[in-house]
Amino acid sequence: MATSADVARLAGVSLSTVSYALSGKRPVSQETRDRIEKAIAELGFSPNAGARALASSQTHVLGLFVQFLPDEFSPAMLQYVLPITEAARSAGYDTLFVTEADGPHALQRIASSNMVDGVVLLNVAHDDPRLPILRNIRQPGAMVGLPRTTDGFDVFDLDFAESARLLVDHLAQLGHREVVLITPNEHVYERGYAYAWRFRDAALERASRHGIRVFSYPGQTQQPGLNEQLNRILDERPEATALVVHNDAAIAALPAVLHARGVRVPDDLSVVGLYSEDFGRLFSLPYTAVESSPDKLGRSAVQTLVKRLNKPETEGHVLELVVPEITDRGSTRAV
Amino acid sequence: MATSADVARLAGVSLSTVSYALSGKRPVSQETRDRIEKAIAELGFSPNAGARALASSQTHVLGLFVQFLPDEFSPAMLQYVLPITEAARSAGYDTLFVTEADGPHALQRIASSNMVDGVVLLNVAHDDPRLPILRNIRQPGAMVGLPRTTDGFDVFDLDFAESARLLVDHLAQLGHREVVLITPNEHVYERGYAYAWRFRDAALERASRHGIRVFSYPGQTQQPGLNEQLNRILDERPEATALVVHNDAAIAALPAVLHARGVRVPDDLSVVGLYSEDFGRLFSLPYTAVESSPDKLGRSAVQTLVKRLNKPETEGHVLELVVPEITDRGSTRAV
DNA sequence: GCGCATAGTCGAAGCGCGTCGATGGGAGTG
DNA sequence: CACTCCCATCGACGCGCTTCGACTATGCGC
Repeated sequence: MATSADVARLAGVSLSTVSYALSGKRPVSQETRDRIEKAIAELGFSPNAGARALASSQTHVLGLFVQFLPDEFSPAMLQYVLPITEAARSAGYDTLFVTEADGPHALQRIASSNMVDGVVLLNVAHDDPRLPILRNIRQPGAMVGLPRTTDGFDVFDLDFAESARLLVDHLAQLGHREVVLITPNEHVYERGYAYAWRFRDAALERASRHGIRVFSYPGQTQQPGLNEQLNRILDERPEATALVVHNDAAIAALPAVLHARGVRVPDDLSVVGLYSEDFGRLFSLPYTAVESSPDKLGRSAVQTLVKRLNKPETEGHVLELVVPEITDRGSTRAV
Repeated sequence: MATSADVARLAGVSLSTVSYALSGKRPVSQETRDRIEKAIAELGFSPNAGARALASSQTHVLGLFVQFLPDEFSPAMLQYVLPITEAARSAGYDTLFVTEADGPHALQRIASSNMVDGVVLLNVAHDDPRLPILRNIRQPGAMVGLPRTTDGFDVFDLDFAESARLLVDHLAQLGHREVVLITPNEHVYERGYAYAWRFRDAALERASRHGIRVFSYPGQTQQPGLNEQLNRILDERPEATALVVHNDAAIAALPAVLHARGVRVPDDLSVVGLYSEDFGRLFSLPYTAVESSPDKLGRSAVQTLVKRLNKPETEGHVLELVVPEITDRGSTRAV
């Protein structure tokens, strides 16, 4: 492997000139720049990342910390991961993908060994155990998911409360008065993922204001239990004229369940949900829904993080709750 | 950030003794080892990855190179990615997750800057443009997917031909004589993913030996076109008594399509496919299928790679075609 | 014509760690 | 008691790059 010393020798310049030619931090004449580039091409030189990291304390790598929990719906997570790695790359960063079960430990390990310049946390819970670590490490971090306290962090999430209100209003306007709500799995509440209750509480509050009765059920995660459960719920609540689904696994399973029951949407039942367009395409979901915008959230997190890396002393942290938008796919009708 | 020099000073030993205490490459007395560990704990010391990489030319990072193509079914890819990162971690490696569109360029960039000790290639095509690069870089690589020539590579894949034979034999034994085959999307063939024709050709060959007529169709990728296409095919071939599905998107969409048509499985139609157990659970697929074993393939690739990293001069490369196993879920019956 | 800024380059000092060769001291051997 | 040998430790160098200070040559204003 060629080193920059080889390049310097071949180009007949000093080592530091090579460095400046590459970084542009000091002027280098066009003539010697050309010689250096020629030498680089000739030797197939490419700077050693470790040496660069050591000398400059910059790795140009971001850490992406995700937890794939058994009762979460993994295809939904992927919707965040890919836009994040893409956004990182187009900002000049590579992505270290960390899925360790012990998130706090992993974060501490990666950060204190200086493997990354910054971190993105996915799946952030209300009292996320990674946040105390994040406060103490040298690297800045951005996250998707709303923790209890956002002081000193850059936080991005969908406005789940407003999403719930949008959907409930939509149904109220159509005259629905009896509604079934499928919420995330119980474990999601137990683990303290705030999006679960932010959506549910707002939905209940807004529904009661409209005089709507809501029958709320935490959905299952595993098949075939999930399908059975959905059937049981529909049996239990024949009076419901609409379904609000805030559960990825449930909404993915819903078309088959409704087909099997001979329930037509929206003629027999109105259905609304909360999922991304891509997710809906993957599972051929035909329902009116609030767009969950995983790509936008992931990209914003990375962009803010990178901005902070470029001027580190920036104070003033970002708390961005994406304003939800409803996409009408015609799965609701007036009653 | 504390450095090993700080540790050495606090423990009252030399820098090299600290290093040997950590690596264990030379004996260190229990007594001084204790002092060093105490100092490490006190300072919260953790070795700098960049410096370590520079000094030892080892990063303890593996590169994972994946391409998420628009007409591939992303949830299926995730089935490989997660086991790979887990296997890597439990072997002491972190994972750099690279999804750049220009795969060869990314591989060259990451490898020649020495960011990783080894690479895992996913999605390997028959004439994969990353392979010439892989031959020329310093790092060893393992791959999932069968290229034209496997010389000098560690290659892992399912035995798709044998999988096809298993499924065809299974149907033949039950007396089926008219069979519809849904193959991967045309683009998958065009991009040269050999698994597509390895399966199809073996299926056709084996079927003709059994005197079975096969109606073969490349499946669509996007909804709602896919559902329409499946319906059209089923309309076109009412004489078919069985369906062989080698297409993730199609098999995921199939339950809804069959339900909508009122087709009962296996009473009206036998169905077999090729997918992993996890994938089947995600989409509640009730079909008899060959297990595609993404976890096993991913893990084997990592383990072989790590073994090679530990003793670099090992010649003799691995070509492992996983022997397919059929899981009978009762979706076929005799005719 | 002198001083002074600026462009362009160089040398050297790190960055934090791994590792080689060398050293000192104690145990073991005859 | 002299000698070897091995255990434990140390100092120094090198990994490949960035960056700072210094130096020269050139251009400019007055």
